[in-house]
Amino acid sequence: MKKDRAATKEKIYESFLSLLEEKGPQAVGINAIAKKAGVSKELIYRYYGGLEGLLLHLAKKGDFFKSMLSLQDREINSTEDLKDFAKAGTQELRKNKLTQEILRWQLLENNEATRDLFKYSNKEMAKMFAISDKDTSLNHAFQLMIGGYIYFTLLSKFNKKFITTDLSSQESWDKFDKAIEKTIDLFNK
Amino acid sequence: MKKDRAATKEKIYESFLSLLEEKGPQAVGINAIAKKAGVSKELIYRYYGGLEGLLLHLAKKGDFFKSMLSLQDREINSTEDLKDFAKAGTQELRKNKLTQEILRWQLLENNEATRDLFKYSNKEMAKMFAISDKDTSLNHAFQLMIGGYIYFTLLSKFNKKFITTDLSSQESWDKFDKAIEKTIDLFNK
DNA sequence: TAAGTTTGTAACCATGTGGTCACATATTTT
DNA sequence: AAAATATGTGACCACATGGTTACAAACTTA
Repeated sequence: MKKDRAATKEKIYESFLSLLEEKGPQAVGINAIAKKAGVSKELIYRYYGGLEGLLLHLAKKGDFFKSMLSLQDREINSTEDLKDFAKAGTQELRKNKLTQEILRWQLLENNEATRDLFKYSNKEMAKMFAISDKDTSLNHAFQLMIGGYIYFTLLSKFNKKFITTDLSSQESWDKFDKAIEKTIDLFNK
Repeated sequence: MKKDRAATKEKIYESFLSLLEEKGPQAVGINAIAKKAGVSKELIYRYYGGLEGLLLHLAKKGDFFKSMLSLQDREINSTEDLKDFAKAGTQELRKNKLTQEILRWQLLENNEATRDLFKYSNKEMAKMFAISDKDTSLNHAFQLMIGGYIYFTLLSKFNKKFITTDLSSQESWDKFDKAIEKTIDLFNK
């Protein structure tokens, strides 16, 4: 049998990530990760210090936001910039399943183990929002709509519809985007 | 020992409700309910047909929306009416922990057992939204903001803040309400 | 080659889960 | 009063959970 610590350590981490991404926070457990990685769970404790350490590792690497980091570089000078920024953000969120599951996780618990992960996650979110976070009257309306976008995105995993809105059709998401755009315009007139 | 089927049946249901309300969907299990009710779990199967039947019972009774039903009677003729309706709805949501936990549940799973409960829940939500669901340009913006309100409400259970917004202060929620009002106004000008 | 260390496994533990069972004790019916 | 039925209990089952332990196999050092 071949032995390669670095490789198995990585294998564990990857299994953890894909498990979270595919099946959500509830499915993430020591046994499940070990099984998926095809490895003894003892190694998870030895190499990461259990699930807690695994979460910490994720927090520090912060993979889940890497695709969103590009948005931070933007300069927001006009309402058009803000609209573009919002649109890019919502699109990115809809693509990034890992981010979605971490956001979902924040709705479920907040304990010793998850605290650092969420702290980091929130810090990244704050960086992004800093761009639009002038204390204008638009501020809270904007936050509400982004929150709504997050909500509907998470909801769409298990629900096809919200009221009359079909969450599985691209058209609906386009309408949401347009609604945000229009609201930004109205507030800036 | 005294025996009273109706009473113990009720005791089971109440334990189930308070458990859901206090500790959320994850804490709701046969063992936990039986323990809280101080009764053998066998009776849960015998009287309700297990957790599934218990959920069905909740769906049919629909207690969780009873406090919101009053909102349905309103007539929405002016933008002022719509604003009042929105405000009443958000306030009601923030008070009603049971509704919150059912909405949280919808973000976690959707299976054989929960399907009926969610179906009913959505029907009730739809009734309420029917009032404001003219297909105006405001429609999606309004949905987004209500969605955001739900999101922040659920988030506030475990998180004190979203970005810079303090979810534990009444002031923040007032600002959210004002943002909704203002958006309605802007769309109707 | 021999000894020591690292990497890995499988068995085990205590606990918790949903679910079923045989049985005991009330309460009704005959 | 006796028999039948309804109500309730605790033990039990198979399985899954997180966590630990003892040991084997590979690799490193001496």
